[in-house]
Amino acid sequence: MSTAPVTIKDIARYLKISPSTVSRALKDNPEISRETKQQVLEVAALLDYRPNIVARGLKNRQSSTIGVIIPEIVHYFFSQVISGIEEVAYNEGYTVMICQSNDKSDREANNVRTLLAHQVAGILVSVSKETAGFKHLEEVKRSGVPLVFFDRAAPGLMADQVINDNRDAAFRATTHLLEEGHSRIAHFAGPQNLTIGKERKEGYLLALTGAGIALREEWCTEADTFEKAYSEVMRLYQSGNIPDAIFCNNDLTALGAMKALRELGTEIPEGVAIVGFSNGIFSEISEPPLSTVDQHGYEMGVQATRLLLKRINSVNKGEPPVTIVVRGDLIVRETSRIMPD
Amino acid sequence: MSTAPVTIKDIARYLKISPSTVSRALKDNPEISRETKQQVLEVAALLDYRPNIVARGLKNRQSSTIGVIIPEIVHYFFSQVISGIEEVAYNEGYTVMICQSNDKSDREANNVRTLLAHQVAGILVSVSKETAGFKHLEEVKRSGVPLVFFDRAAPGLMADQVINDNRDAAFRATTHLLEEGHSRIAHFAGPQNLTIGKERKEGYLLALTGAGIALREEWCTEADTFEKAYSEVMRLYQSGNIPDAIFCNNDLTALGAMKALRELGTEIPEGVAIVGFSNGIFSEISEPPLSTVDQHGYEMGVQATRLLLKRINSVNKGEPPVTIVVRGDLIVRETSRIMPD
DNA sequence: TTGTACGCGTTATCAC
DNA sequence: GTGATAACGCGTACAA
Repeated sequence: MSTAPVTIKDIARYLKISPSTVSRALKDNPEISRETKQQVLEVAALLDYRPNIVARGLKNRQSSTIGVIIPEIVHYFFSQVISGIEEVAYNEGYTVMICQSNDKSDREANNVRTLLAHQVAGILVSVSKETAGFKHLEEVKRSGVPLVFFDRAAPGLMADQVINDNRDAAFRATTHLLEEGHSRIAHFAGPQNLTIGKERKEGYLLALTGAGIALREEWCTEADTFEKAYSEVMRLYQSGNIPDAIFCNNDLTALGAMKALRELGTEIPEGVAIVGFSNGIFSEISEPPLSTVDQHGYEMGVQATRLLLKRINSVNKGEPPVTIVVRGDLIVRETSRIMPD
Repeated sequence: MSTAPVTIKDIARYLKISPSTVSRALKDNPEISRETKQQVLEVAALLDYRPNIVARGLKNRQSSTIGVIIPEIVHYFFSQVISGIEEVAYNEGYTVMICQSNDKSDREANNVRTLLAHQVAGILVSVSKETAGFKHLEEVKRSGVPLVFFDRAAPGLMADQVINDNRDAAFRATTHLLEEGHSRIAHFAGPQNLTIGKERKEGYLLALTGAGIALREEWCTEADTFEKAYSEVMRLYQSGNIPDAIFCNNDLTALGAMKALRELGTEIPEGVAIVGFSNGIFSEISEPPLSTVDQHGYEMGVQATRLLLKRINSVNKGEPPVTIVVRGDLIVRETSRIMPD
């Protein structure tokens, strides 16, 4: 028994006035007499009227929802970003439509299509791991719908972006390990087709060469999951090539490595020091607490959304793409520093 | 330079035919000649036409988006649920509009208003901790928009819901602790104005009385955050009333307790055993790995969305509200079982 | 097989 | 001040 929603027409009929008058009264138009305005407001409340934003958007050729495409919501970092996005959007009267790509390129393309079909006012994207071609994203640009990347941008595609200073943060993290007296530093890297993975590795290499340390190939492998990190540590121990520190591409990787080390009876950080990346919830809680780089996900979401809204409102019409770099903060906890007793 | 989107009219003009013909051709209407259909499809592809779902929804008085209101996205459990919701919705051609209440009642009411204004086809809600009155939710029911609760329902409001068997799961968790030989079992409870908090406490009490153990008030306190659990353990140790096991309302609480115990030099589970609730990512990774109850968030999201879609499509029109109970699985890891060496 | 006319809910524009 | 009209993009009875 779904009751048909109350419309402006209903109010008009009720008061025996025209729909346009009602519309004006509701919009607080100064040309309306105080008493009709009063009446309209009362009847609106009485009938439980709700403006149909969809119809309004159709009429005004502008929508009040922004689309978001992320790899996976269940990642703490991304859920933080979404929180930031949601907050800004909410305060500006926008709603958020979220699509997950599950790190699949074709699904991402589908998401783009869906969001455009829904007439979103703008799109925020963090590209999937798999994404190589960017046809679907170029399509967004061509359609005229503002596009802002966050965290993971599409290289070569000119667009606003909010990213981390991955290279520098990785550099600082590695340097920190050097300063703590480590010299046999390994790196468990992320996928190298992803800019963030590449940049972090570069930062790592930069720090090593800066310290005059030559790269040992077997210490720099791709391992960006809990399981891979676990088996990678096991492999290193079997080969006898044991590092005295590991800089990991993310926190989960770090925890996988820690688990292996614990089972091998190696003390952390005395035997092997660890630094992760992301500052997930568990980094504070792990045993020992994990040193890591805080990416400020919430802040990134806020910045990205503000940037997007600027474009939507054409405040910066025609201006070239902006890149906002959010500095990652190295948080030194106990996996990388020998604490004095 | 936002190009105006290509519409059916544009295609019609291009082919010098009427918009209705184009509309029919795009919908694969059998009354259209094969060649015009062919032409329309070609031109549509050429001009990069995208159907305006919003306009279509307005015309058909039905939308293809469903609204979700959750306390906080950053909670692992909720992000899992959203993943499940998203998956089903996506496959059925729906998009998802997500609002966070931040556990605030007024914000939740706002979310309801927003979603209804956006003409969502249905709403999924997990009520905020703060919510006491349910006027805004009753409004949803009155509006005729289908409503399904997940995890946290509004007591007294007849509606479909997908919930956990909190009481039973808590009973089983506590019983497990009893079977492991513990008898001085404490409970760090959740807010008692929330059904889930109350039910879990009831399950705990049931298990105790079933075993002929009297409740000790000082062992059953409200502590549902990492910090509160930490200080609660400290308090218990100072008072000298030390339990030999703690059943916690959630995982974070469990980890807070574990941290305190570690600092106090108490072995887990030998000194004090721990069981949490939720099976968050860190429960597998904690040291030692945490025994907990898996709530199957993803599955709950899937079920809730299926239920909602049924209502939206009036498959079960007029049928009384359905309650789907998702059984929580006790996962015994190392914080509650003395492992043989 | 295709075109015409109208309506979905809203609002901008032009009348009065 | 207020009303009538048209239009946003789409779909569909009805007419041709």
